[in-house]
Amino acid sequence: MPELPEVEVVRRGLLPHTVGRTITEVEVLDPRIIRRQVGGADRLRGGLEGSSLTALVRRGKFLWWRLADEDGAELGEALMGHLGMSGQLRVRTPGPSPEQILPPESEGPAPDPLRHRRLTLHLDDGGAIDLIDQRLFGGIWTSELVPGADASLAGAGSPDALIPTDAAKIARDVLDPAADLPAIARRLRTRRAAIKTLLLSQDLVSGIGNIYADEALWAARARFDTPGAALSQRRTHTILRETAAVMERALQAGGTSFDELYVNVDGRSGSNHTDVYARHGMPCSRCGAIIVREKFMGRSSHFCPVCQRKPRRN
DNA sequence: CGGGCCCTGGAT
DNA sequence: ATCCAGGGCCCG
Repeated sequence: MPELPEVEVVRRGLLPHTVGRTITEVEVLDPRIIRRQVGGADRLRGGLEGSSLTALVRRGKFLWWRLADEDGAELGEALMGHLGMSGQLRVRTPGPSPEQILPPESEGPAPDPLRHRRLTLHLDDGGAIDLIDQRLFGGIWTSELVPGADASLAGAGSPDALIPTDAAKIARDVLDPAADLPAIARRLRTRRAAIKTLLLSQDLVSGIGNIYADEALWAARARFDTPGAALSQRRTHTILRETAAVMERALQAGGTSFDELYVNVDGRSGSNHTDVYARHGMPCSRCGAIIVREKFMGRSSHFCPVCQRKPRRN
């Protein structure tokens, strides 16, 4: 499940293959992947074919390409993408079409890496970007650029503060140099909801999903169900700093993958190290107690019942 | 602010 | 046949 580090790995992988290129054709194999597009697939195609990609930006788990027309003039909208939980953006270098690169019928059911291809951006160098998404929680669409809430860069890789409307309500993420972690901590502490719910709220702090929320809370020795308002400023700040540290480590390792659903633009997967996520029944690497999995808000939470405790009153 | 929904395929 | 995985949006 791609969260911030995985999306950043994808952004960095995509960068040299897309920025500076022009879209020659948008091939739509399954229109359901075109999510919030005004005007649907036709509008998406019309707006993109002939446009060039000038930058690739990420905020939280959202990615967007900045666009320019044939004359190099900046367009007023960006091409947005979100990987959902099973989305992949794969680079296809110039060469044979996907049908041709499939292995010849040998024995065994060779898994088709392009089986869930939903949309392809064909580029002027003969290469292409495939959007593959088994569960269709991801999407791609264009979104109007508007001024950001402040003058800082809109996200990683952004040339300026302009941000697509569909990302405008997404908070800065913990790896964003312009994110004010103490200020975010103060905001979290005004809320009575559980700290895990708050970490997953993309309008408070972005980029965190179920895996890194559990990992960060373990690193900070905090229980997922502790109300934000019950945490001290120091403790809340620590949770955010640990979130950043966990994500930074994952980024260095090339992202975290538990199955074949997350892969880099090359189709390679990252590491699969976690301290608590999906480790229920196994010993805590810090204190040896058995990791527990509990249903929380319709999702599973993994934690150490011994070294992650509710804080005493602040 | 919590629950339901979208969606598919692998596990049970 | 049913359950489970879950990001983000919409609803009450």
